[in-house]
Amino acid sequence: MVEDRRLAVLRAIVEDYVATHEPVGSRSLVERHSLGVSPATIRNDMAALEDEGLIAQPHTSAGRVPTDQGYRVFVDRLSAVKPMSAAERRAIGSFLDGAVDLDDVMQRSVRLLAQLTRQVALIQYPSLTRSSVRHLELVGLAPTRILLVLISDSGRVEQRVVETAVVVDDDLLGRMRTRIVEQVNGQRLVDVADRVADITEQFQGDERTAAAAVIATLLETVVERHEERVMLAGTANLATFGEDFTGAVRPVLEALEEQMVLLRLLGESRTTEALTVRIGHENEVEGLSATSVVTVGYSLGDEIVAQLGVVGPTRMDYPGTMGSVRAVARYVGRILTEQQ
Amino acid sequence: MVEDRRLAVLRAIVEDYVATHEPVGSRSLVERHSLGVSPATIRNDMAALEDEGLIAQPHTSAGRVPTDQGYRVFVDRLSAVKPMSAAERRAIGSFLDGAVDLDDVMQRSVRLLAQLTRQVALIQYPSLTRSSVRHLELVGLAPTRILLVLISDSGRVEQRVVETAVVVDDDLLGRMRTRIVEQVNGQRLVDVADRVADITEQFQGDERTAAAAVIATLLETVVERHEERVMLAGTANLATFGEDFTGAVRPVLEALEEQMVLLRLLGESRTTEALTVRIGHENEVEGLSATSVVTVGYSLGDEIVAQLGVVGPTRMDYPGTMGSVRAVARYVGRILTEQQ
DNA sequence: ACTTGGCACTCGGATTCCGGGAGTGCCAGC
DNA sequence: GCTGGCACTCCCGGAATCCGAGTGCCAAGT
Repeated sequence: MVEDRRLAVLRAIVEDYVATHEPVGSRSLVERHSLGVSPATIRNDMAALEDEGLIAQPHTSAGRVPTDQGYRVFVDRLSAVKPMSAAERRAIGSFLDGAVDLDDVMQRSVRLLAQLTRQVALIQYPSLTRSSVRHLELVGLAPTRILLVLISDSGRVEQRVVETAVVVDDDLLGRMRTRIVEQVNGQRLVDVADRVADITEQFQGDERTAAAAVIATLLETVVERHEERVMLAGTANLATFGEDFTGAVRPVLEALEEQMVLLRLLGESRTTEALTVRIGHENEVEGLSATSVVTVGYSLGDEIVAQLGVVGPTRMDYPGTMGSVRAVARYVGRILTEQQ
Repeated sequence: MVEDRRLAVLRAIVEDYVATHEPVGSRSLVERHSLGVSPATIRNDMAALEDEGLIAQPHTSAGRVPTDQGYRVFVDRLSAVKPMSAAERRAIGSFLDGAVDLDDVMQRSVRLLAQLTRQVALIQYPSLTRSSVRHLELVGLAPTRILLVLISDSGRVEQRVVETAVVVDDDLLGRMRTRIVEQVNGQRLVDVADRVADITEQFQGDERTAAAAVIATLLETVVERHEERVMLAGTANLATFGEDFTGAVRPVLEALEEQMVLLRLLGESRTTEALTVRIGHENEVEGLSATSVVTVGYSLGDEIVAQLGVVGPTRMDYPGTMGSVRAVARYVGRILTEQQ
């Protein structure tokens, strides 16, 4: 089939371009791949592919370069995720196993991913809203000052200082703690608001004022501020992206430093486990239109709690990158689930 | 005095070079500064300065550029820290005041500093070893699994999971907690090891095994792993460092991603409050020999607990940078002390 | 209907070759 | 010790040139 060969040509172009970073011409294509036809034939195919918008030439009489659409077809139809070798998998496992707490897991994972892919890696902390309360503590710091500590089962710790208008003694503190804990322990964070709704009313007078302050802060912690954290690594790899790419480093770095952007990159679709690839302009973030983003969800227990992935030039090794991203996500999920 | 004028010339060269990023010649120097002498005279002074190793010419018959030593003299003898304007100070204050917890303070500060200086900013978390125990909690996760949570008065939270060989029930957990808490609460972390040394012996049989495990983990947390954390911001500014500097971005980024390097940059001299400037080769870190590092300690209460600072090209605006660094450090210290 | 070899053509990138100008060092005179 | 003058150096930018990889198209072959 002619159509088949055309796709084979596209695949070859993508592979060669990713490998060499140079526009690829018809001659070198037939030399490096056994396509069984002459350069002239390839040229015809190329013209067709160009008409379809899958490849383009930087200037007349230069080789061809895949377009974003070309990569899209490559990823969707022409490539398979490349699994990690056994050795690599072992390395990942042993590297991540040493982690002592959540921060450590996140940090190790993101660095590992950056190293594996030689790109910029990012990882989102497990979503607070999806996890439950492992422990809640109230500590008296001063007569009118309470430290509220909330630990979730994903390992995240949130702490907040509550200033109360009235003095709170140990006894009151203890009673508040008991009431709150019996309502929220083990509950999902999303349910906490409901569970503590009427606690305030169980206190009278001054005590109610204090309780209200504590509850308000608690609600703030679990509801209003379900701000997600993101960790980044491998920005040094940006410099490698390339010779030609150099000028574009700045906007990318800038975008990557903006937490909100990172979160958008990792995708609203927090619930999806699917390996997602967004290529070039498919990213709505300005300044990242020359980059691709590969993300996947990772799970804690049997629920997807957050995303991780990498950002790289559109001309990246998609199969390999996808393999690394998927592998790391699996290991992260496993580690987190074990440590739970 | 001739010597005085020479230094004035050096100052003028540094200022012009920092402003223009171009080698500065004798003519433009007399034009831009009122030195009251002719270009020829300046040339003589320049020759002398070059002999002293304070300036250099990139190539014969080009203008002069300050050497690391030249910057050194400039910083030590020719410049004063430039204080922030009232407006700037207000901006700093209001920006940092919104912080809700330690992470937030660190993050806001480092970003602010990056923005103020247009360079890469770094901040070290308050040293664990210098602070004391605000709260310690043991939470039973499973029959043989305990979560150890340690909160220091600087706001840092450390948590660790302890696996015990034997089952620990609520009663035992409570007794362990009481014993430990009464020994360590309010104590400095450095003293914790001594205080808990003989707690293990207060338990018998199986209980001792469990207690030993908990104490071991606790010690690990406070002693062995006084690993310091560092936060980074403004790497996008690296791209601005410059036209000529571009090629050097990679090693700098790499160095900056290595935590150990960051810590070395911030200086072992954790106890010093002094504004420190390390210029070019004065940094022992490889790959950063074309950069300068400006650091200063910040305090919590009346003790210096960590350092913060910026990394930039040797041709930076030293007075301004020093002013920003010092100002931010003061505000951070104030905020932390207030929130304590 | 495809494929293929041939061929003229295009155009970007590297190379070379000036010319201008900024800057220097030195010297003689004030 | 300062200054104007002067010869010299050498970087930088632009124009001109050349080279070659690559293309598109066509006519012929299967």
